[in-house]
Amino acid sequence: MNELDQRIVHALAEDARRSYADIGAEVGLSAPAVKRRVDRLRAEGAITGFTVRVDPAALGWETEGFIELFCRRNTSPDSIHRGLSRYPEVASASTVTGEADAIVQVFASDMRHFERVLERIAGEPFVERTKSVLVLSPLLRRFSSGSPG
Amino acid sequence: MNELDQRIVHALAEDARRSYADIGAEVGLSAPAVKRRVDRLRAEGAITGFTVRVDPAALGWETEGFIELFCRRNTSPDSIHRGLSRYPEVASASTVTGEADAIVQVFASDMRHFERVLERIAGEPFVERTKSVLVLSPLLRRFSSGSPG
DNA sequence: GATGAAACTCCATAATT
DNA sequence: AATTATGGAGTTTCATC
Repeated sequence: MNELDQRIVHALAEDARRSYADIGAEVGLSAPAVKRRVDRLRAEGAITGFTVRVDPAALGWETEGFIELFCRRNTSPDSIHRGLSRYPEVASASTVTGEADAIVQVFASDMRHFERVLERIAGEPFVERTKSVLVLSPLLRRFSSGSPG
Repeated sequence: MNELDQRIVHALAEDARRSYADIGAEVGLSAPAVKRRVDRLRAEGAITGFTVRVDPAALGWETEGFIELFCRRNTSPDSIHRGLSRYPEVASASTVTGEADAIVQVFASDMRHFERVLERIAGEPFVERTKSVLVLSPLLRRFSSGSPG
């Protein structure tokens, strides 16, 4: 991935529906040349897809928070993944170093909804206890990664 | 935002470069009808843009972590935002309830890079101390939100 | 190897019904 | 909201460097 590829990815990060001709004019390539590079980046896995950026608040998901998970001994990352993927409210989850075993980002419609999700997650068999914080202001959200699943 | 809008957003979330005709065929609308709804959702702020989904690892951003920020008294969310937006490594940042004042998500090329970023952020005038964890496995990443800034 | 030009197909978009 | 019409975009082909 060279500098030209990076500029193309950067352009797509700002507006994924921009035309290849438009991007080409910016980086100094023809439309087919841009498309070929995008196709290659997709094939290589550097680009995993294109998605829409939504405003959670505008969709009625006004309450956001992070839940730290303290799991039972011998809980595999895979079982955490399987347990959490059933919740549509879970936006992201990662196993982490430190005291907690995982950090889970949750979007809920309101506080009651958040509390309900928190209680259900805390009640999962692999979860021993949780510690959660609420987001006050989302200051910055820059890019998207990973798969849609 | 009714059920039809949600299905359109869902389709765009999976592939933001799909044609309106294609999406229309799925939800039972003509291409112009889909476009009108997308335009309206953008005007209303429910859709804030379209972006590319990248694989951080494929781009060489192999190291991910969360940094909790404990700020000086009277630090405004806006000054945190201004301070952090200069770091390309910062993917997201939010002010939160609890002991810490903000949670910052950082992508770095490797551990040395992460450490360098951490030290620079910890050295920001509004930062009193930090507490950080490293991501072991990203289990789930579901959707994108907010503005590119 | 990667590129640009051309050709062809399909899409986006505006106007009309 | 569907249909129609048109300018523009996506995509393939091919010649070129």
